[in-house]
Amino acid sequence: MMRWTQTYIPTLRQKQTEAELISHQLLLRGGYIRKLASGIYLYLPLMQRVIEKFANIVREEMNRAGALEIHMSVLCPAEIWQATGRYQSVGKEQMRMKDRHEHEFVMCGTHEETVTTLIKGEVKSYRQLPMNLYQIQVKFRDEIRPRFGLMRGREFIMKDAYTFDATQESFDRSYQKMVDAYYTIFKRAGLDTVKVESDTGAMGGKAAHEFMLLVDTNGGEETILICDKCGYAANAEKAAFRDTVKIGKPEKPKPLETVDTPGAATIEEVTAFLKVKPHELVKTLIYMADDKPVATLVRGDRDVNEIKLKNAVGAIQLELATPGQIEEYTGAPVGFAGPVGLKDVPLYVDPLVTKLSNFIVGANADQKHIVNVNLDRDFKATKVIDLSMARGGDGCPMCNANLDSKSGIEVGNTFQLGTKYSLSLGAKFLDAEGKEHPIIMGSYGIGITRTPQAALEKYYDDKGIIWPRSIAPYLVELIPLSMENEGQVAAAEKIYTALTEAGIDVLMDDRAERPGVKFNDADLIGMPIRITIGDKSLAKGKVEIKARAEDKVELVAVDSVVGAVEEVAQRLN
RNA sequence: CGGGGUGUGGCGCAGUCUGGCAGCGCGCUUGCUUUGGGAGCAAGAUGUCGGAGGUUCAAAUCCUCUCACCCCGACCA
Repeated sequence: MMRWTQTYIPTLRQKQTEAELISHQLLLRGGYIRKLASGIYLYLPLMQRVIEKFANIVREEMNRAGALEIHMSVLCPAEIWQATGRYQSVGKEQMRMKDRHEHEFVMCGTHEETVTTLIKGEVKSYRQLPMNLYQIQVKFRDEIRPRFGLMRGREFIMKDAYTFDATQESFDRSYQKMVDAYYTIFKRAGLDTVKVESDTGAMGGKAAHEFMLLVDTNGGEETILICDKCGYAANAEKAAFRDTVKIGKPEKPKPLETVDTPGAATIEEVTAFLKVKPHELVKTLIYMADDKPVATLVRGDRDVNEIKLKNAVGAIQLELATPGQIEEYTGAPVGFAGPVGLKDVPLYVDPLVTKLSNFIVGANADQKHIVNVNLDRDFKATKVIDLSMARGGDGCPMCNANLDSKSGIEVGNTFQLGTKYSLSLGAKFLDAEGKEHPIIMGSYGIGITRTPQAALEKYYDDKGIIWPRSIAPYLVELIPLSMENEGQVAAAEKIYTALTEAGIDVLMDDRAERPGVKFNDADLIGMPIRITIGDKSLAKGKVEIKARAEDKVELVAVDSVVGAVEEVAQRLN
């Protein structure tokens, strides 16, 4: 199928300093990828095969689910993105350029605008629905900070599918079909995934899910919260929770008192100084939401969930205020902000704060806090809304068990878009009564280049990669130990031909290298099955077969290698 | 964008503080030996020291500007 000397597998012996993640390191060292620029990678022959294998699994399952493969341009006229408002909301992640006629285009990071434009005006009747269109294509997002190799590149390949339905019931079926297909796809790729609830982000729409690969390495880019008992699972940024912290019974409001807290700005310092628990304090953080200040109040032991806040204030850009801005709005340095007497800044209050009485806040004055503060008496909330980040150990919102915190990599997502795009771009259909409605849409992504790398965060050892067999570049690596030994070469050629004729992907290491080099490279690049041809066993008419994931070496007759490979493959992931 | 760091042969690095022949390991080429877990010996090739400007008899080294890349944060459809 392929000989090492005829292909290009530039393995590296030394660790590459640019790679932090084990998976990224392995792809570089194994000769799978090379970097062209920050966040832009070139796929070498082995990577190209991995991508093809995974893409084909995706393609087969999408087709099986009734989706139709199409291909859309990477470019899109800017005015279409202006029509949906995302030209504004997506911001700098979007690469923009002008053609020679000064007509502005965007480089698509996703294709809702394009696909909706495609079907609008052409899909006019409920009889043409439902429909599901997908493509496997390059995307470009000018990430603020590309990192982790293919995991957060600027250019990447994605499978994106879009569903179009006439009714909510029909949409629910279409959505479920995609969810089912996703489980099948990842399972076929050897990956166990968990479906979690997620925020819809700049996609907009009603609800969204992410498919996460759970990992133990530092490659986990997302924190997810899972309830073992009822199965509730959500991205931390989305997760609801039941607060289980014991707080005191409501007390009668006591008189306000300003106290000196020299040198105590952080929650830790203030609690130590005043000898109180973090949950008796209220933390006031000032954010800038599209250049306007907002104050958030959460209980001292909780962190602000910025996604929830962003959604609550409806901001496009949200960031913590700078020390200078904090001083401008509160009159005090960082660490002493509080709601009492804070002027011209809206106060977003977490519901957990409303259960507290006689709590402690910053005094908007240097080195001072106020005690015995009470909501409504001492300040009014602009809005009471959940702003707390859920964390491991919190109560499950659906049952009486507790949530577990895990680290995961997002490999797929599904969005219930509703009519956001069909309304703004005018994609409508006529129902049986001749009435006009906007099409109900969904959008579904799978990271084609990211998923294989994510898999490597799980499938490796100290020697290198251990591919799941369905996405390995080759199933078998065939190693004649010496290319100068005629017997070995003849046996290798015979086996090579037999495997190829049996339709098994095989890579033969025909380099004039020493055995140690071949073994080490084989372990590094990670083909699931290794066949070694050496004098010791060949004298008995046998060769060695070994799974990359196992230690055990079996001897098989040269003539029965095909059967043996199939047998070993059966039991591999 | 803010903070930190790195740019020296294909890869990994030393040299920079204190200016004075541009080095080491791996890889590469050739030859001989070796051949079941990254071989040995010998001979070789490979550098605008990221770029521009400046100081100096002399700059990888000092100064100014600039570019790229990496890490932390913001971001992540």
